[in-house]
Amino acid sequence: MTEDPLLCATYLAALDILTKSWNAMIIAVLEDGPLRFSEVAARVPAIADRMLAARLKELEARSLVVRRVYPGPPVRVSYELTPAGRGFREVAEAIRRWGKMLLDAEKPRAHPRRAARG
Amino acid sequence: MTEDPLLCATYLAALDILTKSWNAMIIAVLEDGPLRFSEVAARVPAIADRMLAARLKELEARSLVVRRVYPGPPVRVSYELTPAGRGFREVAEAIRRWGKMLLDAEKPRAHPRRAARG
DNA sequence: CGATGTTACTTACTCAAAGTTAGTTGCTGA
DNA sequence: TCAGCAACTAACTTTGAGTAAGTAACATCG
Repeated sequence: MTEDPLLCATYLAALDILTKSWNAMIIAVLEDGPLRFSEVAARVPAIADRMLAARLKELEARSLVVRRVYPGPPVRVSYELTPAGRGFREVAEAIRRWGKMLLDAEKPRAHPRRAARG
Repeated sequence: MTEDPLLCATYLAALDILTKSWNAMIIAVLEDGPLRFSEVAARVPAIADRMLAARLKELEARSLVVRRVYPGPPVRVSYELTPAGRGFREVAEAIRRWGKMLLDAEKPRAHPRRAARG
């Protein structure tokens, strides 16, 4: 129970969600509060309705988001993070910090002072 | 430059690596120090040589790992994390913490005191 | 000398996941 | 009646991941 190998079960469980396309984006855009289907679609750059519907369904099944229907008409559906979904925020922040490292490392031609020749 | 929207470029850059299958596992097992090809393969549960070779090549191209050849024979190849690769550690730890939340949330029938009937 | 083993890969093939386009339902307003 | 909106769903194509077997360079065994 106190063991914590690099590829422990909790790590793999989280990766199972995180490595599926769009999931990390969908959860991130919901961090600021509930959104409707079309609002998520508008905030997640190039996602297709088909993928968004599938992912939201999976995230709901895994208790990361809750789906609420407002009967309208027109019917509106809102998606909101559960506590487990909100817990992703720390992960997202760590990812953003690491992404900064990545971009910095990719282009080490940083400061335009003393340009390299050639 | 001080803006930091939920889906900022750094987040997407990191996700580009992180969401590809096996990457988060490969980088994690390298956290403890350099490993040879076959050692990585042995530590990452069910990965095929084909995938491992492809992923290591990509990670090398993105400057997350360095590849070193010891001419043997038999030739041995070692893979080690770069500083950017080592920076993933914080992400991995955040993922493990979140994974714990996920597993806890999935089975809320936790404490065996006052068992539910049925 | 030829057979077998080792390490770090390739190559060829198969199948599932993801992407693209179009269609559906129930209602509103022109 | 026709277009439009919201939240999907269905059919089809492309891409990515998985499986199995093969390769190169040498080393040892018999």
